[in-house]
Amino acid sequence: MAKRKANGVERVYELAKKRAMDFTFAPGQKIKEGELAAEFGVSRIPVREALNRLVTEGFMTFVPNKGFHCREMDAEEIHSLYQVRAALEMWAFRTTCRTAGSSDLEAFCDYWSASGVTDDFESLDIYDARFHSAMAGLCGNRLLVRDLRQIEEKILAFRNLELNDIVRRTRTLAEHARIISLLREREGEQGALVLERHILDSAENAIRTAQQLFLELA
Amino acid sequence: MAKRKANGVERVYELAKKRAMDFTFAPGQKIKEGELAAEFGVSRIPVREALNRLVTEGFMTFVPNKGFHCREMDAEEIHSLYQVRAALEMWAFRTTCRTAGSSDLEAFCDYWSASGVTDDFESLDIYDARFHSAMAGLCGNRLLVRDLRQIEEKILAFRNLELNDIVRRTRTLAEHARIISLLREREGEQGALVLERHILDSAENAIRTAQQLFLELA
DNA sequence: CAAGGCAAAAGTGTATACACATTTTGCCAG
DNA sequence: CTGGCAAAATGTGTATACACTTTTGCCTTG
Repeated sequence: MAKRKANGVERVYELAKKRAMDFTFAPGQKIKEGELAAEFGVSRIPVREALNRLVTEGFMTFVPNKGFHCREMDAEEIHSLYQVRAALEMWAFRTTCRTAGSSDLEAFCDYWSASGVTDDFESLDIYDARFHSAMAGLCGNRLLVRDLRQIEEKILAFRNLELNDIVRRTRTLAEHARIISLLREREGEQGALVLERHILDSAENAIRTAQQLFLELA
Repeated sequence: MAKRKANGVERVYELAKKRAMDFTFAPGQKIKEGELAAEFGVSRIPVREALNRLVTEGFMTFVPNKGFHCREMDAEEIHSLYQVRAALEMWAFRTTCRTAGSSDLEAFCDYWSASGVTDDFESLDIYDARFHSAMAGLCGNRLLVRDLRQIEEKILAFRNLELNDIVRRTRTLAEHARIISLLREREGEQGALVLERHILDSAENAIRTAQQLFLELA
C-alpha cells in the first residue's frame, strides 16, 4: 500500500533540523537516509531533499556516495559565527543611527527600556535574541536580518546555558541599557564598539558551553 | 534503457546555477522539473535535488505543489546584498588592521600595489572581485569569506558591465590604492568608511546595470 | 460576452526498484 | 594472532511509476 500524499519533506526537514540544531545528531555523526525514512514513515526521497536543504544551510555536510553527516562544530567555527554576527549587527547599528526615522527609533528604545526580562519572555536567551534581532531590523535590510536569523539558529544550542547565572544576567541587561542609550543618542561609532564587545564576549561563553555540551555527548 | 550512473546532480546543479546567475532563467520564470530533466538527460530526482540546493542559496524560490521559480531581483534586493557585503568587508578590514600579522599584511599590500589590471587579469570585474576577496581573507574568518563569495555569485550578473568605462576604471583603481594605503597604516576606522563608500557606490552602478539588463530581457 | 464550472492536460510529491559504490565481514595465508 | 583480500551486506544514486494537485481551456449559462 502506497502512502497517500502528505508534505513529508517539510516534516522531515523540521525534525531533522531540530536534531541538528541541538546535536541530537552528534557532531560528525553519519545520517543514514534509510533509518530516518523508516523512522518518519516516508521514503528516502523526501529525506534526501530535507537533508540537502540542511546541507546548504550549514547543518549537514555531504559527500557523494558517502552520504550525509551532521556538522562538526569547533571553537573556531563558533568564533567565526559570532564574528559574522558582530559584523552584521554593527553595520546595522551604525546605519540605524544615521538613517532611521525618529519615531521608529524612539519606539524601539522605549519598548526595550521598559520591558523587563521576566515580564513577557520565557528566558533571558530568548529575550536577548529578540532584542538583537529587533534592533538589527531597524536598519531596514531584510536580507541582513535573515542572515542573522540563520546564524542564530546555528548557535542556539550554545546559548541555552550561556546566560543562566545572575551575574551574567545583570551584566547583559546593563549592556543592553547602555546600547539602547547610545542608540537613542545616535552614537553609531561608539555603540557599534560596545555592541561588538557584547557579542564577542558572549562568543566566549558559547564556546565554553559548547565544550561542556560536547563533553557530555562523548 | 536506464542510464548508468553519473553524478547527475552536480552537473544539473552547476548548469542550473549558471542560468540562474546570469538570468538565462528570467526573473520569476517557472522552472519545470520535467523540462530540465529531459534537457539534461536525467530523471526529475536529481533535478529536484539540484534546484533545492539553489533554493537555499537564494537563486530559486519554491512553493509546495507549485514548483520552482527563478529569483526575482529588484533594486532593493541588490541594495541589500551590497549592504551586507559592505558590513562584512568593513568588519574584516577593521579586524585585519587590529590583528593581522605584519608579514601577511605587507605581502598583500605589496602585491596589490604592484599588479596592474591588465597584467594578470581578464577584466576589471575579476580584478576587483579578487582584490576584495583577498583583502577580506586577511581577517582569517573563513565563514565570512564564504558568505562573501555567495553574495558575489548573486551580484555577478550586474558587475559585468559595471566597470567598463575608463572613468570608472581609473576611479576604481584610485580607490583601491587609497584603501591599500590605509590598510598599510592600519587605519581601520577610516579605511572601513572608504571601503563602505566604495562598495555602496558600486551598488548604484549594479542597480543601473540590472535595470538595463532586465529591460533587455523584457 | 462574462462568469462559472467541469474535465482533460500538465505538473508536482513520493514510493519502489534496481544499478552502482562503499563498508563490513569473515576467511585464509603468513 | 594479524594483515589482507574477496564476498556479502549495507548504503547511496537515480529511473520509473503512479497518486495527488494545479492549471488550462472548452462549454454552459446568465
